[in-house]
Amino acid sequence: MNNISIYTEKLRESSLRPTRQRLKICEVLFSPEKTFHFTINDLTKMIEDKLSEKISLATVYNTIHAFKKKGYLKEISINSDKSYFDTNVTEHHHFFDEDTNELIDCSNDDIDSVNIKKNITGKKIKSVEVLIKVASDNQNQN
Amino acid sequence: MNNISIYTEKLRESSLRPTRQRLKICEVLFSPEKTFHFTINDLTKMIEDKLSEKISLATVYNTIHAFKKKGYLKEISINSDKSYFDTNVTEHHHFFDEDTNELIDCSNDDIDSVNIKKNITGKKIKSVEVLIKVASDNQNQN
DNA sequence: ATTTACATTAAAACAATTCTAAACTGTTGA
DNA sequence: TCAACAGTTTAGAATTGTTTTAATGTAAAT
Repeated sequence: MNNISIYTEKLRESSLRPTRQRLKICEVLFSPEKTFHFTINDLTKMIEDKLSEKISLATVYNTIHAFKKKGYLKEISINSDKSYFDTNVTEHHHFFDEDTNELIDCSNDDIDSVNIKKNITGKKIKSVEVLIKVASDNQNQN
Repeated sequence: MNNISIYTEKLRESSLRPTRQRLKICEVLFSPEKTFHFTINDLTKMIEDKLSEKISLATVYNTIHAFKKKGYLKEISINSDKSYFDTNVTEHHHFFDEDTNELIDCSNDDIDSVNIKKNITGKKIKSVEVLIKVASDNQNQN
């Protein structure tokens, strides 16, 4: 796994110093072949479990926010007690499984593109997100 | 304003006792001509300011959750530190103004209905929400 | 009236996130 | 190479939104 130089470069380009912690986070987030969804808690566990390296929560929060601002990550709009992030930064939508609290990518084949005919005066559209909440049939919705 | 009997009935039908507090909440939520969006904090302030009546936060939370479960209110999916509710329970979508943290209804004329072609096996679609985030042009998105 | 089940309340607990202040570490440039 | 600076990490405290708790209060049924 010698993506380290790539991550170092990536960080430098965004005027973020390539610290040990940030490189670890990059490794966990960006070396998997498939993109994935995570919470801050998930990510912290991944780092501490897989890489047996303790990392401060504050560092994870800081770094994730920096990455989000740089466009390396997207935050998904779900109202939940916690924030969900996505390493897939391309335009796409989501299913949210209320039984398991799991996010599932909605491929572009699964949904027609959303056509918005009007806009708010003086404002620019920053993002359009479709969230399809699903649950097993016998579940009470709310 | 004699909707009180209507609210009493509405509450009884949902096997919620028509208490003084719940009637106050109904008045604030359901007597305005136009539907609106609010947070728990907003609502508590509205009750305490407009009706000069102190109410426990826990009661507001309990009641709002009961109303949501009964379908008198909808919760809007935004990832924000707090929860947003809507007294408009019909199917519709939203703009979210990132400058002001304000929710704005998106009328059905403003957006084509979303067509979902696939579903998750064994799951039922509970809701489909489109959230269009907007901000003033010179704003940095995130 | 009395009982009972449901409601309200203030305060404590809780969970996610942000802040703080001190210690640490890349980077720059003498 | 090393000193110095600015940026970074850290543990813990603080903050914020929400839920729980346990005591007290109240509507409705007996």
